Amino acid sequence: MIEVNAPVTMSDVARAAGVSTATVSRVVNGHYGVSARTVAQVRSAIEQLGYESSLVATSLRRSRTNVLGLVAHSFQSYTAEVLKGVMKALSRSGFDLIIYANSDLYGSYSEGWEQRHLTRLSGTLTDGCIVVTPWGDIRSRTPVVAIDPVRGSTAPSVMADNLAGATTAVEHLVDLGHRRIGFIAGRDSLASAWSREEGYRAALTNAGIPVDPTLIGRGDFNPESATPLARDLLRRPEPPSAIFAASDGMALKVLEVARELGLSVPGDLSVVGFDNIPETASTQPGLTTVDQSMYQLGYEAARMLKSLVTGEWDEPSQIVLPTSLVVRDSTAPPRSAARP
Amino acid sequence: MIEVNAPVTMSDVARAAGVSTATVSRVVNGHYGVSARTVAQVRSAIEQLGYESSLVATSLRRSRTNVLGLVAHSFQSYTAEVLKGVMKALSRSGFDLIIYANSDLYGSYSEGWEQRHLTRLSGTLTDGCIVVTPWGDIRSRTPVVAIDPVRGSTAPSVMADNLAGATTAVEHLVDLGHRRIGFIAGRDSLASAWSREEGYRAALTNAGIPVDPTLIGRGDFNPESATPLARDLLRRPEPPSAIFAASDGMALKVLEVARELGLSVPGDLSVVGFDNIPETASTQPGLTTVDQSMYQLGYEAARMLKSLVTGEWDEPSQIVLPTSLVVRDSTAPPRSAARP
DNA sequence: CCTGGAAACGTAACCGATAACGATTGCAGT
DNA sequence: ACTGCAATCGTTATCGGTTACGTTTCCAGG
Repeated sequence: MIEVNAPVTMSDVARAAGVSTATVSRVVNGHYGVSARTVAQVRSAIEQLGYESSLVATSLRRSRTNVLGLVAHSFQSYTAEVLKGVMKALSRSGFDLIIYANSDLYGSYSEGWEQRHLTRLSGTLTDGCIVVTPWGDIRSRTPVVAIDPVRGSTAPSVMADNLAGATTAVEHLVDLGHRRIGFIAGRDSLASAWSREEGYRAALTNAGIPVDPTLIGRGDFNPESATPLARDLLRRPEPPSAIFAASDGMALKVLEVARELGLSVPGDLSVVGFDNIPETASTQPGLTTVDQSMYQLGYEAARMLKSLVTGEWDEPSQIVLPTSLVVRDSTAPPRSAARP
Repeated sequence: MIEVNAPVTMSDVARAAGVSTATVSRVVNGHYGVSARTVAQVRSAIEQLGYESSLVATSLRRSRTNVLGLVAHSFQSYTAEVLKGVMKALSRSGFDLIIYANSDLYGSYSEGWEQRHLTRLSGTLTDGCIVVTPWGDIRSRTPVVAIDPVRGSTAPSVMADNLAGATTAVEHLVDLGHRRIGFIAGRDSLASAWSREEGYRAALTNAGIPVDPTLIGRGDFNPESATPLARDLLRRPEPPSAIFAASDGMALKVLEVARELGLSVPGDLSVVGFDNIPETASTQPGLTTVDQSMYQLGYEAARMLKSLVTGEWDEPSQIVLPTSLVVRDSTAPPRSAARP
C-alpha cells in the first residue's frame, strides 16, 4: 500500500517517467504524437504515484472542462428534487456536476447572488450552468439555463405551467364552496410568482367572485415570509375560509399559524400549496397542492444545457411542463358552505 | 445597463484603475498597505466592470479558499437530506460549499470513486471535504470527515447509532410475534451495514430465535440490489413473515416485489426500513423505519469539518447520533401470530 | 552519404491570481 | 535636519496544467 500525503503533480509523474510534463499531458489527454513505449512508461508512473489531474489547473487552461454547474440560493426540498432530476439526466453523459452554494445568503435573498456565483464559476470551471430561481437576467460567457426564470426573460429556461396549475387549485377551492379565498404570493420578480397570481385572479373572476386585494399577502417564496402574512389574514374580523399559497414551503407555514391560532384544518380553514414537495404528503393533515414535478424540471434543464454546450441545439428554448392537482386532506367545504 | 461578455479579469481592473494587479489583489482581499484614494479608485473600477474574482485562479494560488467540498456517489433522498444539514451548519460561516458529483457512477458503485473526486478537488479547490458513504479509507492533504464511514476506520466521522437502531427495529418485529424475519444487508465495507446486521442478529438471539443464514440477503444499499434478493426470499416455500432492510431505498423495493407477488403488506408481510427518508411517509402503506436524522448527520459533519479546517479542534473525532423507531403501517402481527 | 519529411519530444509562454521582495515616500520623534 | 519605521506600490516568481512552436530523432529514398 502506497501512502502519499503530498499532492502528486504532473511534474512528479514527468520526473518519474523521465519525460517532460508536456508528454505526460499528451498521454493523459490521449493526444497523438507519443510513442507506444513512452505511453507505457508514463502510464506506469501515473499508476505508481496515484496521480489524478487537478480539476482546477486543468480548467484554468482549458476552454472545455466537461463540468456543468448548478447554482441555487439555498437547499430546501425544492432544490433537492431538482437536483435528482439533473443528476439523472447527466448520468453517464460524460459531464460531471458542480453545485455551488454560498453560505452567506442561506435562507434570504440578496440581489444578484446568481450573477456573482456564475462569474466565479464560469470563468473557467464550468462549460455551462443551471440557475435555479434567478434574481434577474444573466450574462455569462457560457450557456445558462434557468429553472423558474424571471418574468419576461427570453433566455433558455424550464418552468411549470404555473397559470394552469394555480387556476386549477383555486377552482378546486371554489368548487368546494369557498368564496373568501386568500392568496400568499411569491417573489415578484419570478415568472412563476406572477403566473400563479394570474391563475388565482382568473379562477376567481371566472367564478364571478370579485378579487379582494386585501386578501392578497406579498411573500417571496421564502417560507418565513409567509408567517406574518398568514397571521395578518387569519386574525382579521372576517378571515378567509381558504388560503392558496404560491409555494408549499409557505403553505406549511400557513398550517403552522392556523395551529397557533387554534383553527382546525380543513374544518375552519382550507389550505392549498404549490410544488408538491415530499413533506406535503406526511404533514397532518396532508397538504392539497399542485404538483409541478421538480424532478422533471431538473431533468429537462440538464438535457437542454447539455445540448447547448455541445452545440447540438435543436429544441425549443423555453420548455413548459404540465402540472396536476394533488388533493389531500387540507381542503374541505367551508363550515357555512352552501352545498351545490 | 452594462453588457460585458468577455470575462473581466484582475488585469482589466488594474488597467482601468491605473494600478498594478498586485494592488487590486490587496484591495479585493482587504490587505493593508493601500491608500484610501487608491482603494476608492480600484473599487470603482471593479464596480464599473462587474469584476468577480475567479474561484479557480484564486484557489490555484492560495492555500486557503474558504470553500468546503462534499462528494457523494449519487444523489438520492439520503444525500439530499444530508445536504440540507450541511448547508444549515455552513450558513453565514464564511465557508462556501462545492458539491462534486461524477455522472459516470450514478446508481452504481465503482471502487475508489471518492478518492478520485477528492484528489481532483482537494489539490487546491477546497479546504476540506465531507465524504458521504466512502468506499475505503482516504488520503488527502486537507481534512476529511466521513458520513457513514467504512468499517474500522479511525478517521473523523459522523454516523448514527446503527446497532441500537437495528436492534430496536427487529425487536419491534419480534414483539409483534414474528419468528421468521428476513434481512437485506447493506454494503459490506461500511460500518453502518455491519452494525445493522449485528443489531439484527442480537435482537434475534436475545429473543431466543436462532439466526438462519438463508434468510439474509446480501445487498449493497443500492435500491436495485434489493429487488432480486427480495424475490428470492419471498418465493421460497417457507417465506419469512417479515423483512428488515438495511436501508429505506431497499425496503421500498421489497414493497414493490411484495406487490408484484400479490402479497399484502402488512397482512402477508411486514417490512421495516432504515433511514426515514421523506418518501417513506407517503408510500402505501407508510413504511415503518428507523429514523437516523440524515439532516443531523450532515449538520454535525459540517460543524466538525469547519473546526478541523480552522484548527479549533475540540470535539470527539467520531460522533454517534441517536436513532428512533418510527412505526407506520407496514408492520403488523403475522397471520399465524401466537398473541403474547 | 545526404536529404527531406514526418514523428516524437522538449521548451517556454501562457491562464489568473497571490505573495515575497525591493523601492519609494510620508511622517513622527529627536 | 536626520533617523527610523511604517505605509505604499510595482515587479516578478509561482501554482499545475496546456499548447504553439521549435528542435531532435529516425527512417526511407535518392
